[in-house]
Amino acid sequence: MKDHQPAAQQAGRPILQGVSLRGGAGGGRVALLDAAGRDELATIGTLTRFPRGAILQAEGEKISAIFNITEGLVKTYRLTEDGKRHVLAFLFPGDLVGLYEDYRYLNTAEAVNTVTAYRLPIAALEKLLERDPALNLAFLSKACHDLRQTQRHEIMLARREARQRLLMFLNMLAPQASAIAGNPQGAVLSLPMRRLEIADYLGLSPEAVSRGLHALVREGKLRLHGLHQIEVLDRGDLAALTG
Amino acid sequence: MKDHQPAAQQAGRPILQGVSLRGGAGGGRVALLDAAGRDELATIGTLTRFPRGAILQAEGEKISAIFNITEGLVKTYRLTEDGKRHVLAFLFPGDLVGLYEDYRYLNTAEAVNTVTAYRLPIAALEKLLERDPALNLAFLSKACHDLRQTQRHEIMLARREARQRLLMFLNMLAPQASAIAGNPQGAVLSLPMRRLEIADYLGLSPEAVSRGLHALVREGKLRLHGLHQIEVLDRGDLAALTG
DNA sequence: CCGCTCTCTTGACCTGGATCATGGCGCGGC
DNA sequence: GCCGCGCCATGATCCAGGTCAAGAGAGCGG
Repeated sequence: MKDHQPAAQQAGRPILQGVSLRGGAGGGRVALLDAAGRDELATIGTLTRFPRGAILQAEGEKISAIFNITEGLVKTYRLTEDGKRHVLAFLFPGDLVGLYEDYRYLNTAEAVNTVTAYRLPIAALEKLLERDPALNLAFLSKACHDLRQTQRHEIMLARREARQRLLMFLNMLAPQASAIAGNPQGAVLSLPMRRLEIADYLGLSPEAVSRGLHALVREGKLRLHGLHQIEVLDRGDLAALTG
Repeated sequence: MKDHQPAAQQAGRPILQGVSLRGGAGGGRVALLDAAGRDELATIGTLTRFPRGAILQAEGEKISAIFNITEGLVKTYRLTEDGKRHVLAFLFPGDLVGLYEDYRYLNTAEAVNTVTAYRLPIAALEKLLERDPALNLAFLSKACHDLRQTQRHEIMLARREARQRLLMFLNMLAPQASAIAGNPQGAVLSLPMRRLEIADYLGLSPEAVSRGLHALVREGKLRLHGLHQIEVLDRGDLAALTG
């Protein structure tokens, strides 16, 4: 009986998280908007700063705005009924935060370290979307990209083995890596997140994450520089399992 | 440097699987298109029949068409480099099959039992999408719904315990259930898929699926009628963990 | 510069489910 | 109806990783 309503009203205007607005040069991520489009979004945004632990949005909350990260790292997660926390994604500078459906956020987004982001009020964004069909299509394209990313994450979780999960995780971070002098094969990854956060992302215990990383060190594949810098000695090893 | 190109060309026109075109009464699933929209799609489709095991689309293959299932069950899966198979989703009548990106299918779709579906040639569909902005929006809305579904699946896989996974799986099938005479709490679920297929969906071994189901039977929560019919004695138990 | 606290690391133990193996059942073909 | 093959059930064993516990850094405030 609802068949005669326009589809949009029933499903409630969802918007995606994890959309990247960065230029292609950022490595790995795909540019979605041209420069003009990004400027367009920037005009309606106001720069905001979040300390570690700040909640950008809470699961189930009415939406007010979405964010375009310019600096820092954000994690999105959902809590299960038995109190566990599952991290769905880490979002980097250039990514959009704000997946919602029926005008409520679908998951919680929290700053992992100090984050700065453009706050885009939802009303303004909607107005923009109405005017610009290309922007709409951009969102649809990115929806698929996100979905694919989530599927990949899902597959990683299904095939157990902690070791593989860790390697895939490092591989995921590879695009963010900076090259290292003297070793063309190597790269330095920065892991701003805590071990527990990695564990919640990989479906492991923090102990397993720690053990796994140190096992890789013992095998000579990694070197740790403090807790948040990892030097990858042979990038070929991880590249093998992009799935 | 690619910044000046329209976004759509870079991302390659993706289309989603798992979109439901059914009426709202089907239970659980959301109607996305009004009657007119569904008719519109039907006009460009031709009814096709697939026996069990038939491949509707193969991962990596160039796209030619997408399908709208009218009868039977389809599974989509991807193979991991180590030869394991991971089932991403089961698709029911009313669902669309044909997730692609850059004009290649992202995963394989296979008929679980005898399937009939409308075959929608991609060229015709694209023409339709260009003409109809509401249809576009419908796809975006459904993209989010799919993403949410996938996230839920992901969380299920992350929190281990075989028992929970099975319950959530049964819960997922609940909307397809038929009521049973004499027991308002109960319902009969049909599981057309094999144990191995369930296992590949839940990230378990087939043995674990079998054991888990029979454990639930022993606890008096289920009753099995043959291999493909399950009677749920107390629906309340599973309903508790919709996540 | 010191000390407090939070996080990470490492060890010991235990358990859930994978794996292997065997036997039973259902179903389709003849 | 009978036979054969593939799927399912169930038992035995093993091990990856969860859990619990204790010690070591690291980072921060005072």
